[in-house]
Amino acid sequence: MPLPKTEIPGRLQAELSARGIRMTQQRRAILSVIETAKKHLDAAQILRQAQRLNAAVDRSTVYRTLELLKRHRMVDELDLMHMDGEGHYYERKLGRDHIHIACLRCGRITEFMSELFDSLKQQMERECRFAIVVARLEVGGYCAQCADRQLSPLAGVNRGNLHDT
Amino acid sequence: MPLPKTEIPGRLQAELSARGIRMTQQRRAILSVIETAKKHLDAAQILRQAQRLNAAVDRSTVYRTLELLKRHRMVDELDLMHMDGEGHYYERKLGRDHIHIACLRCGRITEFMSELFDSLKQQMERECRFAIVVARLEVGGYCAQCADRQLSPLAGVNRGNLHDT
DNA sequence: CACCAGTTGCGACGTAGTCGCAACTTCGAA
DNA sequence: TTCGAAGTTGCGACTACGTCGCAACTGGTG
Repeated sequence: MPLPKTEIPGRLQAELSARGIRMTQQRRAILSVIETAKKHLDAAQILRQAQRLNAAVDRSTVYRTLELLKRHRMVDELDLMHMDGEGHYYERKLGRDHIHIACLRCGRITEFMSELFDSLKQQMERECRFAIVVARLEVGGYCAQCADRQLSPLAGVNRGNLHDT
Repeated sequence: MPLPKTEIPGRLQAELSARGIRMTQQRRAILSVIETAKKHLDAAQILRQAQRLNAAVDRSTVYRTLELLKRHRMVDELDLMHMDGEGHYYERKLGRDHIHIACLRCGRITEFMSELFDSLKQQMERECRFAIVVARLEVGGYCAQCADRQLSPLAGVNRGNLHDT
């Protein structure tokens, strides 16, 4: 559901090189992980997978590379409604922005694109005289399957809160 | 710019009581801070201000109370594009959802409401058969004043990154 | 093929948030 | 009005995520 679609392997590397950014063994490993990811990965997962390609990759290199990619708008940083801790997830930025819809019960992430979203961004640029660089729309709630089984909408936000009051 | 507008003091407390939730001195202090806030506050700021009302308030009580309010959908949790660290900001949830537009240069937050946003949410509910509980749209970019003075759009994302490559 | 700006690993650090537990408080019922 | 159970709190230790300074290393250009 998340990613590649129309991605050519090595594309990320090529884009960075084209911008005059030095390519290292470590970066190659990290970029390759991000490019071939089949789901949204957090920094720790990217680290672990990159180390399988190049054992020397360090935690701080992953964070520094993610910073670099964010600055160049080549990845988007997501929270996915903080369904699992406070960390961030990363995904290759390709073409049109999309919305992340997260089921608070089963954790499934659905990606959604909409003309309305594009129009809304245009409206903000126009009416607020604002130059949008990144727009992140995240939605939490219950998917069709989970909504049926849902007892009380108050239970289980962020998964697993039984006690209340 | 952010908050009160149509808020009656003590309303938050009344709403919690109405839901059968026990009211303590500490909670009263925290709720009062949130209700009367004139800007978006993070947990540390809420703690400091609440302690001025009741010195006994503890950090973990603030976090626990924020959890409670989130569960009951009485506050929204914001990231404000992580312009200043990784923490979260909180605001009283009132009526219609709004969008947070953050200038990456001057840090100003603008709140924006739009019919299109409402329609977009309806579209997601319909087309994805999804019951939306919370929707958070955050936008980063440059406000009119800052866009003029902007040298390179690459410089200064998250404020203050000079070195690149 | 040498040079040097840029990058890395390391380790120490900072900050946001969580948790278990014993003591305390709230509030409804008697 | 008092009592007691359920719920809440403070404390302190802890985890997770991310950052930073510095010395060593390396990519790619002249």
